[in-house]
Amino acid sequence: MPSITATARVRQFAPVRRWGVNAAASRVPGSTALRLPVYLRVLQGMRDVDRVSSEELAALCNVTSAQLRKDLSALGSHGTRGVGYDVRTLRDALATELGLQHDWPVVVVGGGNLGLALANDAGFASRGFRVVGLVDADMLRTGEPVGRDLVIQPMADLARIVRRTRCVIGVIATPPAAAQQVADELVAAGITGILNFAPAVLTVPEGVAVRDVDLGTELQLLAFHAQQRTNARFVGEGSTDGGEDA
Amino acid sequence: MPSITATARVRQFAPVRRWGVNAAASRVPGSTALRLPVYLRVLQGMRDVDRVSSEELAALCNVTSAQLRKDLSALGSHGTRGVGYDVRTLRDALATELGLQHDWPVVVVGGGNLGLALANDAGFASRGFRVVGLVDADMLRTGEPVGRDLVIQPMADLARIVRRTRCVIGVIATPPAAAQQVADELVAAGITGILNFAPAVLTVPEGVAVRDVDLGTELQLLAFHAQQRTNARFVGEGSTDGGEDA
DNA sequence: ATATGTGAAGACGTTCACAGCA
DNA sequence: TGCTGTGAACGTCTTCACATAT
Repeated sequence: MPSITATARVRQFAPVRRWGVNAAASRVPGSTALRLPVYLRVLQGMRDVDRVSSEELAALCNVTSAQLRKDLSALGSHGTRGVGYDVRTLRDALATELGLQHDWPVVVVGGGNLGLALANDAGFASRGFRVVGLVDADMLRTGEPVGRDLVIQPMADLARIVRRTRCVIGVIATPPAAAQQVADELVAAGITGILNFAPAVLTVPEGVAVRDVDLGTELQLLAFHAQQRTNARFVGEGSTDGGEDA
Repeated sequence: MPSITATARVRQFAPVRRWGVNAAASRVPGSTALRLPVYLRVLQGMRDVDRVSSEELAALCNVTSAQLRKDLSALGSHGTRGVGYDVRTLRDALATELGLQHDWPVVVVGGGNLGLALANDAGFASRGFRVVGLVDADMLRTGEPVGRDLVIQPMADLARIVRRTRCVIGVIATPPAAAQQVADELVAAGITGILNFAPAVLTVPEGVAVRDVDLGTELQLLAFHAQQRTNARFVGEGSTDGGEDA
């Protein structure tokens, strides 16, 4: 049961599916797409192995082998019956499907703790994503150096940066109150995908993808689960033991 | 040599559903639970308003009114037909459902950039989550002060901290290689919910919830979307214009 | 009159089980 | 024989449309 999403404010666009990947021409179902990065990551971690069965790979990814096979078959037949999958071939196919042959420039909005952390160490540089700009609304911070070769730039430069670098992915790491306006500016500048760390519901035009990452939400979901679990202990039929059941 | 054999982390637990909320006694469907934090957040942001219709609230949350009503009805009848929902009542009902009447202690493992950022500013303190411990594997850092009233503690103290504070939620902010072992230790200590920032697939016993938050994954999904979008422009039937459609 | 709450229908996602290929 | 690839069965989630309550 994957995924989380959200958004809104008076809806001025049509039906709006948040992550209705299939907006146009993808043969890959949305739910499958959500798992591809995991498969790729696991495959990248496999060294000294050149073949894997769906059973083995599925175990490493915590999915069923049937699901893995169905997911992979959506990208074409990259396996060999009776044998399994060639690790390198599969890895390449996944990387291609995800569009990772080339690097993706990314622009970050918000120079707070999170924004800075992202622009520096995080998994950005690691996997083909390059931060090409870091902007902040606080004029006083313009010019402040960040990491190796970045400098905080004013919001006014946002559109210019996006256009010059042909960047299509933006990260919002601002306070929630500013998030919607930033999203609007990113979209206006040509961004088609937004990674939103602000705890706010964003409304964007059809065709723009938004991935929400909110700590508060995640913790609340865990709290919910913990509470359910506790309740279950006093409700469940036959309070046999403290075990987990299978 | 083929196959994974020796490498594989043979799964020792049963089927394992990643976020099978309904493990035991919840009347709330899993997909609904995922949206509750959003509803709550939006309601908390509503001031100077004491009534709201499903239509209005749904627009603010970017869901359909039908979905909102169905979701809310899973928690009982908190609305009034012909009128709408009382904001305060609904807010309280949601907070109760999510288990937010009381604070939740949280333990953080990993004192890197992310771990420190989390322990300090992030949305933790804000919404009823209190960091009661921050442990790190690097012994040299033991004792290092963090924020107001935290100090980095050694891994060996993890179980003690969890038990003393009756903490059931843990955060993993370690390098991926250490994640599984940390998860095992957390589970052994009594944790039932894990927020995992490490790009690794965790295997946990049935009944323990894991929420993965991985930057790389999110960016890859956005890249995938961007690529699909680009492809669509050259594939879509009748390349009429560059617009988004309604 | 108006907006909630909910069965029923439909869309979507997962699992099963086996046909097909190496 | 062994494992992939996939139609068909099954289950879950969403949407529809209206009965129901104020």
